Amino acid sequence: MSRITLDQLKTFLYIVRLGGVGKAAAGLNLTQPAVSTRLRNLEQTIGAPILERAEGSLQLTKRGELLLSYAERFEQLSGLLERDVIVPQELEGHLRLGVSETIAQCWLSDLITRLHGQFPKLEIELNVDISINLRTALLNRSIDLAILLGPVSEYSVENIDLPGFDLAWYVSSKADPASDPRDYLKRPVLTYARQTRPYREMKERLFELVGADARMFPSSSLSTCFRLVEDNLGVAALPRALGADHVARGTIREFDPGWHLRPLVFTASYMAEPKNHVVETAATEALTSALAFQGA
Amino acid sequence: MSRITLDQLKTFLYIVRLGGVGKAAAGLNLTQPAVSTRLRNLEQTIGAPILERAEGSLQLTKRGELLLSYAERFEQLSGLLERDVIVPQELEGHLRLGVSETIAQCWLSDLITRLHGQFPKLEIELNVDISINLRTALLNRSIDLAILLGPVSEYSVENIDLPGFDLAWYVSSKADPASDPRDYLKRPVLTYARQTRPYREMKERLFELVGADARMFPSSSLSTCFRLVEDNLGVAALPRALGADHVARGTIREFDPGWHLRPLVFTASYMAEPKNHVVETAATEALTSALAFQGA
DNA sequence: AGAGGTTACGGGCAGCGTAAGGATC
DNA sequence: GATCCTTACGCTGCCCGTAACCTCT
Repeated sequence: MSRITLDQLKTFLYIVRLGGVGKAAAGLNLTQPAVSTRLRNLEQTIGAPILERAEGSLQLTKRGELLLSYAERFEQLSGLLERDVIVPQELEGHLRLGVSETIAQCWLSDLITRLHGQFPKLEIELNVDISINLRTALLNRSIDLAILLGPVSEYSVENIDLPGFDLAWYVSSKADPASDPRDYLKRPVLTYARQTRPYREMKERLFELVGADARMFPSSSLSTCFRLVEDNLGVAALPRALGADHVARGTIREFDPGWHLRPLVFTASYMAEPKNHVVETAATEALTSALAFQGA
Repeated sequence: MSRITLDQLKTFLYIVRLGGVGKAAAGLNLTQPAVSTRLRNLEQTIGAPILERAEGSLQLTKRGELLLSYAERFEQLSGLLERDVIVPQELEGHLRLGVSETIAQCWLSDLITRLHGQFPKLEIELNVDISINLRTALLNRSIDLAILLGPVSEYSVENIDLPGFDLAWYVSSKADPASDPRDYLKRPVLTYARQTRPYREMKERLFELVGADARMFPSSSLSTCFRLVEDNLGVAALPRALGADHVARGTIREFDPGWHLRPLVFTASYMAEPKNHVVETAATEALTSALAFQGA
């Protein structure tokens, strides 16, 4: 019926790029039937099928290929229009943001404040998870921007390097002073969640140094880690940027067992295609926030 | 609210090009409030006014100028998409067609048949009127294509020349034979409606030849003219292409008073901007129909 | 007062989500 | 059977048209 809409073209692009109706639905924040309907309507106004429903791998018809090239030009034009003529204060939309917990604890609120200031009508959907899940979600296109232990080495992903976090060893102020700081490592080590890079690295080094006695308590919550250290349940290697506060309050203190984990290097990562001005802006704002946090 | 639509951009273009909300409404087959609403919504999603409501002459804001350039690119792209990827059998829309009565009598049905064959879902809105009104309607953009005594000499109008119609003099078969065919001209002359070129030309020549006695009965209906000639109410100079039938049936016959009106030269005329594939196609089909009619 | 434009409001319809029904491996 | 997609259906919300109002000449 009637006329082609930009929504239909965008949906078509998502279906082709993500390789399926369901995937497109996820990427568009819609249900599967909605996307299905949009596709059907588009084909109806075109007057011919644009993709062959070969299960497993959908294939564009000849006309579909033609439409694709047009849809891409429409998309590019729309992106430029959004960037150039819409005043940012009025720009509406969703930004699905995925962040590692370290970031969430450090400068996420600053980032969100900046973004909200720049795009007051933007709906920001927050997702705090471990990097490996964020990576999957990003490649699934179920989030738009991920701030994680990067980079995400896929040709389709754009990575912006953020300043790293030094990790320091902390022990409760209530702990008995040790003659050798290395002895602290025989106590339980609170650290990042399983399936994270710091966890794996910690595990390797710790077994190497301490042997089979090493005990690790992985936690998905950094603030919980600090809390447990304060309560003298064990020691932890955590971002100094976060520990500084607790140290200042006198609840924990730093110690030096002679080695450190590598600094945590985060990236702001997002899919290069489709180009999206808001996402790009958010990524650079993330860098700004990270630098500001580092400077403070 | 939400997102910019192609309809909004098209509406914006119409408002700018036609110089007003009401004019745009006419061009878009909408009511004034509908266009008003579209404009308001567009400005709302843009987040800033795009045109100054200076009474008499609306003026684009700076942002409006920017939007205009984008809207034009969108329009161009949409036109190409319609032309290249939509199968003609499914193309929907309106074509507001204005034709002179001569054409309506000769090959309009052929043209409409062709168009309907090529674009079965196209709604064709027919308007038979005299050329001067068609010209106004075309420039008003209340019709999309005019087939009239042309050309329309405006820089904004595209004219396609159609083969001309020879005019012949007819008199009823029932009329008394005249010694001199020129005597027939002293009888009432049935001819084209007032405000048409043939009427004016006829009037001038007739007064010149016959003097103040000349009586003219202008009629807006050519078939009525023929009918009246058949009934021997007067004589007429009418397209030979139309008269041939009546002559063949023996109801009227041709005569030669020694002079003829100039052939009627029609054009298929349409606004060059905005470029519209359907209108262009219809204009060239009009030429095809005209040539086919001439050949038959 | 009249032309051109904007609100106010009711109704129709497109398009979404939920839920159920294929198809294909 | 599991995954992926489509169909069926109720519903919300957008957008158009009618009508009244505004404003400037």
